[in-house]
Amino acid sequence: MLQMQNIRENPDEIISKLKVKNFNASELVHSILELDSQIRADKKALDENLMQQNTIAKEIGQLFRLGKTNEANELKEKTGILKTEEKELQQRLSNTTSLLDELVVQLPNTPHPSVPCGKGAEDNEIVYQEGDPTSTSKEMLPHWELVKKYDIIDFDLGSKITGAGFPVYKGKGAKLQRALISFFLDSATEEGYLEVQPPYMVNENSAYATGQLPDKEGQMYHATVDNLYLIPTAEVPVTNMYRDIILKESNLPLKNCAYSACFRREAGSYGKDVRGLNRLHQFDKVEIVQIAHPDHSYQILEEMKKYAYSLLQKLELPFRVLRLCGGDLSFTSALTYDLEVFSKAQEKWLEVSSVSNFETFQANRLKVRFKDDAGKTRLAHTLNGSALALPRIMAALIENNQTPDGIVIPEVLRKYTGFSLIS
RNA sequence: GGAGAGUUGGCAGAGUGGUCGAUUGCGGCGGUCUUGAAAACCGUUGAGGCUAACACCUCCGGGGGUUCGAAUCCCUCACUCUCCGCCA
Repeated sequence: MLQMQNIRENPDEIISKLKVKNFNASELVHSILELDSQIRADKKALDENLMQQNTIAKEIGQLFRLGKTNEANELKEKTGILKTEEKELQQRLSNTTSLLDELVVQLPNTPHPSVPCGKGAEDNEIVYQEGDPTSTSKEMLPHWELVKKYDIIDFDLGSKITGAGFPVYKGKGAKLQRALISFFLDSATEEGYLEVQPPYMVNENSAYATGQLPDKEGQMYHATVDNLYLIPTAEVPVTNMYRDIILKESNLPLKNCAYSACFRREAGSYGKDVRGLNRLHQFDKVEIVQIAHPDHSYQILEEMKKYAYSLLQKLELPFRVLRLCGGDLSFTSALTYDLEVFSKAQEKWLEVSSVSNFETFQANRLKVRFKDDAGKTRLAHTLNGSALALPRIMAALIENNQTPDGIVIPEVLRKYTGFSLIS
């Protein structure tokens, strides 16, 4: 959520910045400003009214104490008009305020100046690429055939137990997955991230605070009896740890990492893009989150991006880094880098990480603040990234490392798997 | 699931209808003393809104109500703790 003060002071700047996201904010911003000034006027009137009521109440208190009951009762009658006026003002104020809120939450975050214009994936800017994204042979099998061949992931079994998109990892497949999680967590810890194990379900407040609610696309699983939501990413519980908290400047940056299962309904998706491990309803992910000082958040974003792709280097996977264009940027993000690995049998780039700076957009609703050296309370910047999402890493590893003898495990994982080949 | 007790400022903990946005202690910050530190002493120390500033307004778990006036009374929801039951 953008800060009201910012909208008030720089409406035109916001409108022009949001054009990069292909969002026409002009009408919305003007309605917001109009409501805002109405609210401010009403608030002032209410303020004045309450002051008068408070004064009278104090006077009555004095009179009672002095035993002047008659005078006190006279004063009591005076409050009647004030109370009616107060009720009216309160009513109007609560109406306009909720109307304003409804409008403000419709405004996406303003993109960083470096974000390129563009409509979709084809306009994303490739900022870095490493490794060889070409197939070594025409006979490479896609991962969904390989996992069947070696019996390491069973999609049909998952369908039987639960439904499509809930695979069962078996034997060395399960071990490989566990190895990746341990490798990612250990690496993050070395990088200074504090590991946490968050709940996999969150309440409404948390889901609203990080922007998953309102859930217009129906992406979240909702346990209606208890009104809890299954997390679509560990970002939700981890970032919410800092909701309504005032940090010290010296505490920043705060670094957390967390492994969690992630649940997404992915309503409306179908076709070959969702084949095999490419898109699941339940998947594993290690997430990194930082709460940063506004002056350093972009430097930190670069570090997080580099950290995420250093994992891909260690796994010896060909990858590229994209700076998302305005059209592809999420509602809450100011700048996002996507990391994609090349899956050699599918001959496709697969997104395995998304590293974003939300600036104060998330912090504003979460009320994640810090006290600066001058003693002023300010909103912190929040950043997060996947490091990394498991299934597509699995897919790429399985496809790219296939040999006539079996699937070769990258060196760095062997101390975790205890084996070097799946055959 | 049943019964009971709670929820107050960074923490602990007073306050049961009228100068209470809140006594006090700890912690934090500033100072005196000291070569430096500790101790001691003095001062200061919640958040948000509005304002040039003062003033003023809001906030004592959330929401609603009673009253001229609510941290204090009533209703409701959430959470925490204790005991019992069940259980990985």
